[in-house]
Amino acid sequence: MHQKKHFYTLKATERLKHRKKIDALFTAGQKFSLGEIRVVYHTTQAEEQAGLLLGVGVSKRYFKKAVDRNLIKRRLREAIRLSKLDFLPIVKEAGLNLDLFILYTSKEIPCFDHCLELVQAAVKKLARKLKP
RNA sequence: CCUUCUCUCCGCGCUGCCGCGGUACGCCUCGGCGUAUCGAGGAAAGUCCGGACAGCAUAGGGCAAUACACCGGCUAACGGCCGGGGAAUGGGAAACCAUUCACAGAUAGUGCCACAGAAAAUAACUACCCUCGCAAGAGGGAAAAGGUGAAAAUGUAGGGUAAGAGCCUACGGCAUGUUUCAGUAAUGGAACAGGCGGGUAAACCUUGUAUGCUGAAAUGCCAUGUAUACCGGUGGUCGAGAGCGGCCCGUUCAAGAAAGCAGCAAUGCUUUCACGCCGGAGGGUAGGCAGAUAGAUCGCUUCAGUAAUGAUGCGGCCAGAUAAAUGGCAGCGGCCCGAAGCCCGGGAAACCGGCUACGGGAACAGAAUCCGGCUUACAGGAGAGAAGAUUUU
RNA sequence: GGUCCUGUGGCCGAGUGGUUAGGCAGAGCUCUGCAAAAGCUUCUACAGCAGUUCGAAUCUGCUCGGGACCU
Repeated sequence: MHQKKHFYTLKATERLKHRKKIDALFTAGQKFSLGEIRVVYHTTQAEEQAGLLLGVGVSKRYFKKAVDRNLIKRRLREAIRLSKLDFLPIVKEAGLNLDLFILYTSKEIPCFDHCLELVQAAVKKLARKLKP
């Protein structure tokens, strides 16, 4: 296998895309709120290789314009990309498949630093919960 | 030089690190890596119109529904654009100029026109005139006068008459018709004729024209998956067709006539026949490929045309995502606003202009099948044109 | 992505071109020893901008807001 040069990636295959999986995540998943974001996650035992599927969302109720929604989703994805390595090893150690969805639930557009803080705090909390 | 308006164009740039989507090539452990290259807009928006494309429907006619409406042209098409005509408004002494216009029909019919007013559409309350009557008043004539109102029955003058009236005449006004001239036409000029009984059609309507319905979540293929399922009345088989349905599986229905012709009715046509039937409630999949990105394409040249636009030639390839890519951080520069400084220029001065440390700001907004328009939003900048004001010469 | 409906005081709501009803709520007054109830008075409105019309909440166009449906 060729050695990966970079680990801070977030490709299309790492994103949560399937309607059924998303429905399952929202019906069966656990959730907690932290500041302006709400985290929904669901773990299953990995069969072949442990992995991670991610999704972000912003409600049309809070931001009417598509430009604002796109901006917030991009900032959240960027924050997840930069803090992914903090908890990916934990997931792999536990041998779990983790589906994760992050929703933004405020009416103000956050700056990037604030997004990073929120996501890192959420990741720490999530790591604590996953560690038995 | 300043202000305002109109039109056209642009709507931050560069560098570094990390990251995302498509395509091409290479590598291998076959789903990843590497390299190269491309990667939001003038409105991508609103979804207000028109098409392309796709599926279904399609015997003809009538009614209904919706939209449009001066003329000519452009266009794939349009409710769009261009040119012309007419009207209104504003400026002006006028010539004329600018802006706007949903700009067919009100003698085809119906409705409505509050309040005020005699009366709001075949108008008689007062005043006027005639007749009858002692009088009060009654009958008739007559739209010339009457404080209203958004709107009052074609204006002025004369004749005429009992009093009056387009009742008649002259000069006007308004629309209509005929002829003629100019123009492709709308229309405009002139002459003649007969007329003049308000407004409202973004009230119903009439006339003319156009429109089959549904929309890429359309549609085709592949994969996955379930049910040859269940309940009540009474049991089995076949069953064209129809209904349910996004699709599939399936399920339901029908007899002496039934069904269809997808807004409605009639005529007509088509299909089916073999005997007995009615109702209820459901299951699965929702993933991939195509559609789908080379086109009514873009840039430039030349030609035709007043123009919209069209044609010829040369060159180019310019997003294709799908819980939805084009981002994050940092630095430098440019732009705009404010400005200490008193540095520079002009000036007698007031002051004006320039420069700079520093501080602040950078709009509206994100493709979702694709095009042509319309409408709306938009910090700032550039160019062209028009109007106005001030100063200097 | 597409289709449709709707907007009248603080709230609910009537109003088919001619002075924007009514109820609840608020304020004041009367009544009462004080309150409640009742009565009277009052305040606050046609989402915005244009057009048609003598006149627009109503008709037409555009914009803004709210909601529903197809999936």
